[in-house]
Amino acid sequence: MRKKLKREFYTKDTLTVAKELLGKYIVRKIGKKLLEGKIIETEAYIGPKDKASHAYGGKITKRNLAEYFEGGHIYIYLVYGMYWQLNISTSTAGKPECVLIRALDLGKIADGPGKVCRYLKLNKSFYGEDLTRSKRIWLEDRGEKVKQSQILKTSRVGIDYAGPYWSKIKWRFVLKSDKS
DNA sequence: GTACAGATTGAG
DNA sequence: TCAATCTGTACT
Repeated sequence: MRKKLKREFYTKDTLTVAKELLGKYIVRKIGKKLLEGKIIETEAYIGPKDKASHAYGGKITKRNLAEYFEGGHIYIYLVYGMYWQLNISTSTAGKPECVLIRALDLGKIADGPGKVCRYLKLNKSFYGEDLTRSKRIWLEDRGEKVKQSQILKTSRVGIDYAGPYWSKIKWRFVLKSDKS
């Protein structure tokens, strides 16, 4: 079963989308090859009220503009001058909410947002890409069931500067392997 | 125009 | 523990 995720999937509440993205597959077409990876870790960022978000306070910059797009668009940006972060905008247009893809299972484990983009060969040319229409990258539901008990909620990473409240909040979702 | 810090990673 | 290296922001 392969179902391309539609607009309705992305326009829901950001925390809901972040959880539901776990276990879905991201498909990247490079030439004639398909790279496919299961999403195993996500993080939610809810713009105006999230101090850790680039859109905190409702500010708009060249870099974070895609965060304001309607759900289903790619928000990709460079951190530390070296690493790309793959985000998917959520909610409706004008709301700076997004989900950061932190880890994928591509056969190999891409256990960090920088690695995810390196494996998928993503760069700025994907900025603002529409995942519901693009022919080079999209998401699929393969009917894999994800139980609530497999979803691990933890605090987010790398944002200690946002202060004790925002760095402690459990907006990071990890898919546990189904061995258990 | 200049200075500085960041949603990270890999090497030492 | 720290450097790599680009972009936006807050200064001069």
